[in-house]
Amino acid sequence: MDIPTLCLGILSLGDATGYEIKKMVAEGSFSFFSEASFGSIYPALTRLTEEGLISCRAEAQSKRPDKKIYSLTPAGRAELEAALANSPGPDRNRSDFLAALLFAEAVAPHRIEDLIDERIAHHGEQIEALEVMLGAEEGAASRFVLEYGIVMQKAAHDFLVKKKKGLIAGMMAPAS
Amino acid sequence: MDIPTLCLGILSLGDATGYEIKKMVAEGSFSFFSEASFGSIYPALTRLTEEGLISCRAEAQSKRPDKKIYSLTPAGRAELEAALANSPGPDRNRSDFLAALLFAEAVAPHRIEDLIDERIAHHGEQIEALEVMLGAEEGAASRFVLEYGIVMQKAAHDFLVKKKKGLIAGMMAPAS
DNA sequence: AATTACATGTAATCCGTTACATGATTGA
DNA sequence: TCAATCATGTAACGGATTACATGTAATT
Repeated sequence: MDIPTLCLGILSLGDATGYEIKKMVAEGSFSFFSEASFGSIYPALTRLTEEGLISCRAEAQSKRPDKKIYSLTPAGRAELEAALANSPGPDRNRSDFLAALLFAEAVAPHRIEDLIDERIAHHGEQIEALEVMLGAEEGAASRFVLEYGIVMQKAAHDFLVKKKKGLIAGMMAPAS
Repeated sequence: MDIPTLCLGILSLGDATGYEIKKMVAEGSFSFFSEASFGSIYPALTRLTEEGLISCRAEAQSKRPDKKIYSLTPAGRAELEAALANSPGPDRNRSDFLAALLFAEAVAPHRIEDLIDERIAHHGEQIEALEVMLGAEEGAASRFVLEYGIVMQKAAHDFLVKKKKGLIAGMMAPAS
């Protein structure tokens, strides 16, 4: 999903400014399956407005740039609908952690325990953060996505806790 | 993790050609946490050779380009070790499926059931493929990574199976 | 005193994919 | 006969990040 479509989708859930969209993808529940920076969001919003897929009303603010609040237009809604008619591509997961784990076996086996411990702690934090978000979320699909995230984080967390010792032992006795 | 480092890591597990590295990241157990195309792998290998981090021996073949088999040098091993000393960044998950689910609520709720059914089938296929790979894999870390993948795919699969009806019902009665 | 949050936008740059170029062999 | 596998490599292109540019206000 490209960034213009992502913006359309976010705006289908409610009006927002570019700044708010950035916050959603960087920190909100969107952050678990998408990314985007100002450098891609603002130009996308400008282009989408030119194309009539979204509309923009400016709200004056003293001593700050005007807030530009974007809304999905009927044309934009139709465009989003068309995009959703296609089956989504497969998930793309980049995990430096998994790569590091795999490569550490040959090159730095002493790192493995730390790598896993760090990751376990990380999943713990993520789970907490997601649970806080879930408490504040009301939409059925939004809650579903958040619950999905929690389940996945917990699965990873529990797997690492359960298998850590086995992995370390397995590497000490490599040719067993 | 950038592509040069990824190549270094793969070569730490054994010598390989550029073609083989591509196959590993596109189809092998690496495909679940990384991606790379010929257009990025071959130039990386060339550069790494110039820098002395890997070495290359050519194997002549009749009627085909020479096979260039790359090996990690001690300098390359040191470089990889240095890279692994840094904590890996967080996983980056791009999921058009989750995005589509979220956006479909507002714009195409009738699509949701299909979206989920497709995804359930997809996870089933992935689980089978991973289990086949696991049967052929012997390294402790490689098996660990594969098992991790299976656990995650199963978690997603089971979550979707269990929650599908609830989501659809929840959207029919939105303001409950 | 310094950093973060708010608020928008542009330009340079990087990284990587897609497509192109070449060509034999094997299996469906 | 057509597609896929094997095998390497380059160039054009696209998409997105990073850094830059500007400035206030609140928090630490």
